[in-house]
Amino acid sequence: MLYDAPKLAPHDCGDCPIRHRAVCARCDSDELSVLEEMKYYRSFQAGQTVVWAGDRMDFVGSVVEGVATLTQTMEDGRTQMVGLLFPSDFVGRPGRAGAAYNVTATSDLVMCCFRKRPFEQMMETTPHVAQRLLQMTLDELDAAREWMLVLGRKTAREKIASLLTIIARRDASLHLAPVEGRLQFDLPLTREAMADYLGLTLETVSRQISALKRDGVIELQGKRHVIVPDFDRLQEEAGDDSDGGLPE
Amino acid sequence: MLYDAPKLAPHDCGDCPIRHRAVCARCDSDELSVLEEMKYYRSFQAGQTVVWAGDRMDFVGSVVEGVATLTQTMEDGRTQMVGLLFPSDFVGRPGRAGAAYNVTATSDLVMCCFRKRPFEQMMETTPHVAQRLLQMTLDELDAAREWMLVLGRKTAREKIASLLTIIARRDASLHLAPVEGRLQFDLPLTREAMADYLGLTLETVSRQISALKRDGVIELQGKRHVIVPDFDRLQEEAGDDSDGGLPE
DNA sequence: CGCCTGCCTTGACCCAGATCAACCGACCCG
DNA sequence: CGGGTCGGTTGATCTGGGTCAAGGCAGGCG
Repeated sequence: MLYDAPKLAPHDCGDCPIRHRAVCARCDSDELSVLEEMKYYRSFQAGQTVVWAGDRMDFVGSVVEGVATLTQTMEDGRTQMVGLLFPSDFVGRPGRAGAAYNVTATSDLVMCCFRKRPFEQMMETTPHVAQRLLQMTLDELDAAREWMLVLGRKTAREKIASLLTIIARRDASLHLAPVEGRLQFDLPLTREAMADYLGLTLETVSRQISALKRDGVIELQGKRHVIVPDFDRLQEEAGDDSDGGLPE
Repeated sequence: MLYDAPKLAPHDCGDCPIRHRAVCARCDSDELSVLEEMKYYRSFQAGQTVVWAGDRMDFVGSVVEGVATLTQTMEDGRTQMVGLLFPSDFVGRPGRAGAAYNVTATSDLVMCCFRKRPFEQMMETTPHVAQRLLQMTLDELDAAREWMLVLGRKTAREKIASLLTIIARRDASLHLAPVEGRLQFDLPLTREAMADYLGLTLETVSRQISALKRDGVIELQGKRHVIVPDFDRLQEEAGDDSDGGLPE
């Protein structure tokens, strides 16, 4: 699978303009031209809501630029983020009528969309697409389960460090490699959104970020730009055991 | 889809002995005979581990009888359950070499298995199976995200009530309908396993169960048999807003 | 029978993180 | 330029749930 090699690399699929991983696995096939005709772009401003939970959602698509979140809210206002979407991430649920969660842009956002019905029909006639979507959904499921460990068992400091490693990994893959091991990136989330990600309050997020800064685990330029002098140190803080998975 | 109608009903697919939802959607096809030859059963005692995280896992399958859990553990022993498997639930990751989580039987367990390689090959030649697996994986993802809200934002009491509603719903579908609205079931988990599910300690689980009993939300016979006199009341305690989803 | 082990309960105390509140700086807009 | 809003920080205090500790009860076994 060509596009899996640098697993989190930005989409760059020759002259195929569709930043859609489900599709890109088949860039070399005839199906592409069908999708080429189907696709359209949508832009959103930071803070704008793409769809509300429960609303009919007549498209699927993927993030081209920017960051979006999936959130769930209780009647009394408690909210929990359940998904964090970076460029190349897929949005939508083939075979389901409605959106299950609020989808919100946290920065200016560009999505590449396909109307759901024709996309579903294409899926039925193109077995590789369903398989590709299955793999992507399994990835999302793994991410969700990793996140459950963070939510259920980690301390506030570990939670912050975990979030920073996730953003660093995603962001690093989109931009340049670390310069002399000094990884850096901009936080695409407000303190409040980070709190909703981690099941904390925004005050605790702020305090723990200050603490990590005080302890030299990270450096800050302004409120959003983070410099990580030692990524291994950050991972330790996150309580992650070093990756020992066996890939296919 | 024939087998989705009573969505959580025990598998009962005419004379097809394979309790495998991914397959059952195609009971009427030729593929069945292939699977019939491929399948084999495995039994485990309560407490036994089916596979360890990271181990090679050369089969996929589904739970026929009993309950199993997926858990994740940090080096220092903190553990978080990330999946709770009832009869008809699928286990395994087509296309992935290793198990991502510990799979453990919490009661005597019977699984219907297929060797992974031939199953994957069958998937490639049988598009409906990949699509069925995609739908099942989307269901799991929804469950995981619902659970994230529980872990991140609910109080201990709400967590316990949430778990009880989940078990009640799954169990009720496997056994008899509630008698006069008095739903009842046996807890398939120890207090410690419930704690690992909910990101709590076993003492807190015990205390909150006692509190729900004291307040008349549930009744107990012994330590494991739960009677729910009023399911709506239990759902309120769980903080669930009544389901307003729009199914396909 | 008595002992042990696994599972569960309850009490007393403590602390990480929530809550409440004051304040800062950047930005926008009239 | 002044006032308002938004996002963020920090301090003081409170509390839900963790921690530590002491039993209780049922089942298995010598």
